[in-house]
Amino acid sequence: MVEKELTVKRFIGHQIGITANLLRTVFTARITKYADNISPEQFAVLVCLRSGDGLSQNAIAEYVLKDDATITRILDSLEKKKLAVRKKAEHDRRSNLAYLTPRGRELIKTVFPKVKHLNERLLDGIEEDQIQVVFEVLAKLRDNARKI
Amino acid sequence: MVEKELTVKRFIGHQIGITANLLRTVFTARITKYADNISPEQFAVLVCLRSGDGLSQNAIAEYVLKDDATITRILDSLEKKKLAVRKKAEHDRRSNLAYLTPRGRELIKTVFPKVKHLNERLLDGIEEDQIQVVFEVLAKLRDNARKI
DNA sequence: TTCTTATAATTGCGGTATCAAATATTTATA
DNA sequence: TATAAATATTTGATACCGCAATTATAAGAA
Repeated sequence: MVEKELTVKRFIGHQIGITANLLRTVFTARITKYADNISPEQFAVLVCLRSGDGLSQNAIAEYVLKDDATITRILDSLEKKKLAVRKKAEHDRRSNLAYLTPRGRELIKTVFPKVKHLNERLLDGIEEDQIQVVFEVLAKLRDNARKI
Repeated sequence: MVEKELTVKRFIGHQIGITANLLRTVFTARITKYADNISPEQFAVLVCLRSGDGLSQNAIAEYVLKDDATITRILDSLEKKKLAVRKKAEHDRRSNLAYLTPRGRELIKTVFPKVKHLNERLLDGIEEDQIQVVFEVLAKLRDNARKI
């Protein structure tokens, strides 16, 4: 009898990591090229600016669960593409508030449905309750990770 | 009644991406510092070299589901740390075969149990059948992604 | 056997990730 | 008020990602 070997493939972190890379690649292939070269991360930031009220960078970071430094660089890219702008906050001059430009708002409007559609195709053939389990487990994993 | 807004948080790619980042960070905090600074990716490559027979770089790439170029660089790091070596294959001089060094084998022996333990702690409080669902859904997502 | 095509690995490019250190500005304390 | 501690952002370091183009070698076709 062959004993089931314990390989790296049985580690949850590895499985999630390679899946994340692949999904990022698909986004690039299907969305990026047709939308000002925006990455999924840039897209996520644009989406959370939609409310239009101006978000500080650390608010964005908290929302998309990324490092402040990462947001700095993503916002650099978005400003270079004229999709978003930073304005110094009057009440606290340490802080920047970020806004969509009209161009950014326009881009979101056309790209969002495509991303939604891509998301649906990725979930094709997966039951709704399975997806629910995945979302719960991912949240629990992050929870555990933060406690370790 | 407040309509449920469709935000980036409802996209599976985003959820998986941020979880992957966080798990990578935990690995770094708990393993990397005590093990020659190996990243989870470097660890994965070391593990797949354990059989000892010598694997070509594209075989490694296929196994860990990463780009050939990525394997080149990971192997560069591992060689620099003297954890693995490349030897030109005699039967095909385009190809390199990679092997663990004794140092690499030793490191795997001490680190593997720690990674296993970390994995178990991450899965704490998650039911076995839920984990099963996650593994299946991740595989299905990759499958869908490759078809899109 | 020469020419062409395929394959294995590498390198450059642009992007993302975190951490740690530096800068600027606020807020709290002595 | 002067000093100290906290906060927001930036920058540098280092690592990872995939794609596309390049180099070296091998295999197949004419």
